[in-house]
Amino acid sequence: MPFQLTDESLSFFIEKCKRNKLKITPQRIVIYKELLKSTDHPHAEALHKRIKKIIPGISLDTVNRTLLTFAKIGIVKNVEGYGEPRRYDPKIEKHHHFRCIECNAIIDFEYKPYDDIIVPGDIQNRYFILNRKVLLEGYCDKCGKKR
Amino acid sequence: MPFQLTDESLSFFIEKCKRNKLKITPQRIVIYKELLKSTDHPHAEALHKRIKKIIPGISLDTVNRTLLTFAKIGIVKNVEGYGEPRRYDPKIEKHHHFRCIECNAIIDFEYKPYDDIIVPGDIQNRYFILNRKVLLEGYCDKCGKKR
DNA sequence: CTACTATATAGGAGTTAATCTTAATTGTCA
DNA sequence: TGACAATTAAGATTAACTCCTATATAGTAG
Ligand SMILES: [Mn+2]
Ligand SMILES: [Mn+2]
Ligand SMILES: [Zn+2]
Ligand SMILES: [Zn+2]
Repeated sequence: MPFQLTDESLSFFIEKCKRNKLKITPQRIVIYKELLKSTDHPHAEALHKRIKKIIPGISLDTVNRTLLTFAKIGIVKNVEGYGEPRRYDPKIEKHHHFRCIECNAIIDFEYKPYDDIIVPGDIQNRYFILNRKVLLEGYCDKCGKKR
Repeated sequence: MPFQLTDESLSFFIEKCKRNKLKITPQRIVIYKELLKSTDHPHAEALHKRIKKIIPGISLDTVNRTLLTFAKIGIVKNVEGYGEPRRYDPKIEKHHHFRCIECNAIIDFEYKPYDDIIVPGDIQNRYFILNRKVLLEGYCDKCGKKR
């Protein structure tokens, strides 16, 4: 079946935009709809390519700007990964990270129970798992105080 | 106390380089030493700045290339984060990701036990935790088959 | 110790994805 | 229906990495 933006998703979108005083533009609607039907966690350029089939003249800048806006009001999320600038770690023993969402500090911690955290059966069966990492996010002590 | 590269770390480094047929150059030694004493998970440019105080003429390219090499032979690690290109997720409900280290595919899964995973006490006390994510990494079904 | 060769380096050009700038356009609301 | 603030397109700029190539050097064989 072809994808269909449900009334609920659309009204959720409009609701959220209004609450944040964002104008409902055709560009925003199409960007939201297009991301909503993506299951591959695309980046802006990939999405831009798809969206140009619907609004040929849309600019890459608009897609980038709009996705940032959407993330800010919480209707889309950023995905953790290994993009640039790449950050390096000299600590090769098993450990985990806390990351401050304000200053982007990444702080090591060790916690044995995380190291061999149980993997759901269906994931275990379909994929070949090499690493298990827990990523905790929030405010570091410095940034937490300032608020 | 000032940082001191222990004999063990140095012989570990030399051992690993030799096993991988990498020449022991002054640049490589200094890059390794400098990353080893960093606890902030630096990116290449930051490290380059620090290293220029020791080898003023060293090029950024060498730092980048060398860090990649080190990661390949497993003496340093890449850190997960939110660098560019940023990837977006329309799914805002709590969920977790499997990531293929070969093709970089990111695949959703839901697993309740991960959602409220217990946070170590000292982390809980020092930082204000907002999110807890589990990141599983390995080979996806496609890339696993090819090997 | 010296010479040889494959590997590594410096420096600059090229690339990618994002961000900024500016002028034109368009939702929203009075 | 207008006025105006918000949004957009297009192109310039930037940040960080990657490629290119001539030069330098670590490892090693003699
Ligand atoms: Mn670490
Ligand atoms: Mn997801
Ligand atoms: Zn912080
Ligand atoms: Zn894969």
